[in-house]
Amino acid sequence: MKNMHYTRDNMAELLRGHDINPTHQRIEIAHALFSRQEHLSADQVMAIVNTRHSETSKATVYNTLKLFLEKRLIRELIVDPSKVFYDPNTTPHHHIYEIDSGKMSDIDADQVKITGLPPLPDNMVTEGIDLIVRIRNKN
Amino acid sequence: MKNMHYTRDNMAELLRGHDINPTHQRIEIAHALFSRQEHLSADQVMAIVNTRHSETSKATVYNTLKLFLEKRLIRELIVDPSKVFYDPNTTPHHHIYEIDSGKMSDIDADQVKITGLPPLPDNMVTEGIDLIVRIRNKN
DNA sequence: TCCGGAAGTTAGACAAAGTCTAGATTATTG
DNA sequence: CAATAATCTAGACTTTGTCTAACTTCCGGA
Repeated sequence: MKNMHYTRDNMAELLRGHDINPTHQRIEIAHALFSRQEHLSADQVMAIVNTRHSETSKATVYNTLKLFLEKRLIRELIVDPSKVFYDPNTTPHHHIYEIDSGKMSDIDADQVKITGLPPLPDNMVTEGIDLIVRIRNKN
Repeated sequence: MKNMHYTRDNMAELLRGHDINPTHQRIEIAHALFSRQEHLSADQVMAIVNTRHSETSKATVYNTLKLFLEKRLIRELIVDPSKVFYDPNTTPHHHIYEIDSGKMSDIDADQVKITGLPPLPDNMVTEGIDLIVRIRNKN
């Protein structure tokens, strides 16, 4: 997704590539997420999509985000107890979370090494590893 | 806290040691958490504490858990999007989360090494590092 | 002992995120 | 064009957590 122009057409292409039927609403939601490359909550996605005139309902925003998750188009960030954030960057990476401001930034997974994790039971697979560094201002 | 008998008296002692005035309700809540050494949600804490007869209100459960957090008696686990869990184990450790069942288990931080994390801005301090391994059943 | 304030607790109203339902729209296919 | 499947929608509902204002308990000093 580097150097990509986030046109609606390209969004449709992206959706098709993930087995998602590119409807108007889905294209708008994908566009909101990918053109910003930021971590957005469902609320924020909805606000962005509906800025000019109402384009999608709350139910559709939630349904669509869930669909994108299943199809591995985006990633879910469970970091703030009050709401989930969605991350259009699905490459392996970790997060720094500023507790006070809520600001989040990425750490490329390449530079980070995690060793010594215990082996999993045979019938289990790793769905993902979330590493979150919580930081705050010195007093 | 190894080999400790989780009597109410010992709970009171523990609370005093963390600058917390040991009231009846606080002792009961601490007892619920520490005698089990499990990750409990606010809901679960309340259910446990009020099994026999009503002992504490919802407001007190939430107030008390927040107080325990501030005084670093327990730790907050943000793992499930729908609710926060509280962990009586404050020694450095990480978590394995079974997505389907919600079951959580600990990984001692001693055996795990994390290297290559970027340096923080000068005015910032690390509040904590959360490492969560999300696993699920093979199909 | 009595008074008064501080600390703690409470019921219940409230807020916000997210889910669900049942009907309306749109697209697709024979 | 009709039938069917897929998608979208408003709004009711659920759940977790917060807030408020009143009530209780505790404690130190006169």
